[in-house]
Amino acid sequence: MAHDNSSVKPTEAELTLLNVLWKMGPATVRQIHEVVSQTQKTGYTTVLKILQIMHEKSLVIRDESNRAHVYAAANSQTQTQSSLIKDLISKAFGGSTSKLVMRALDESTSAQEIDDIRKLLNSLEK
Amino acid sequence: MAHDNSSVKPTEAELTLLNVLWKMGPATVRQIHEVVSQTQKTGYTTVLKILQIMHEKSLVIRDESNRAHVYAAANSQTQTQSSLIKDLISKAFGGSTSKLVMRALDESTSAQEIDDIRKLLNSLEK
DNA sequence: GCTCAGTTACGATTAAATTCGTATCTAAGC
DNA sequence: GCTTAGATACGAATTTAATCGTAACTGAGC
Repeated sequence: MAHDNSSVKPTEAELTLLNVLWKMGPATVRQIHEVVSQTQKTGYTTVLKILQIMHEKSLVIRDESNRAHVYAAANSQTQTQSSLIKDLISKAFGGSTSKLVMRALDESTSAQEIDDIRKLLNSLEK
Repeated sequence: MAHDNSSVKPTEAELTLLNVLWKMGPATVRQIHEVVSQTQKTGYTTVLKILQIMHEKSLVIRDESNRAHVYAAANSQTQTQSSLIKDLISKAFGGSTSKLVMRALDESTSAQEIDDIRKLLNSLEK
């Protein structure tokens, strides 16, 4: 239970790379770096190193059969998002999901978003 | 704008102390430590040091007129919660509030919570 | 005024996150 | 088989967070 990777919270830099992997699917360091470097000035070996650390933590899996290793997220985006939310709820909202939800929603929420959430609430009730 | 304390994100240990301050109101190091030590084995000077750092960061204000300084949260719990949520939304949900909300809500959400959220949605629409 | 219990201040240590330079390795093409 | 472009591995430096021991200070009570 304590050794399950799903309990490991990715750091900020790690989450950046995971976002790329969830969007692109399995990718090499070079591919990941190309995407990341469009918005950040991060060196190639920095991306490599972070991926290696993530591999040690089992946040990613990798295929070493080719010279350029192919990395993939070990957990789904949905799982990770849920885990991050749970963490925030416990640390900043006294464990109350509805408090977080109500704090998240504000006057800038669009009519479309409100509608989507209503539908979800309806489906949860059944 | 960049020097505004509202943009400073409290660390985990700092958030723990802020939670105490929001609950108790202004308090001395000793009072804060007494509460914290009930659930954690944290030393007195550790709490003191963190509060001093938070003061430097303007996360707390303090009244030094008595020998035992009295600390208080610089920002409201609501402001801080909103800021933490915004941060998570931008880093893990592609900026979409509704994606976060929909991920937060699940089958464990109680009927009461669902009802509360519905009421909030209604009030937002007006 | 002295003492000392209770403070704050300071500095050192440890651990984790982030960064990246350099060394080493490897396989594809000649 | 040699070369070399391009890849991984390694290790060091920097920064931040967290922890706490010890020094220094202070004011209340004698």
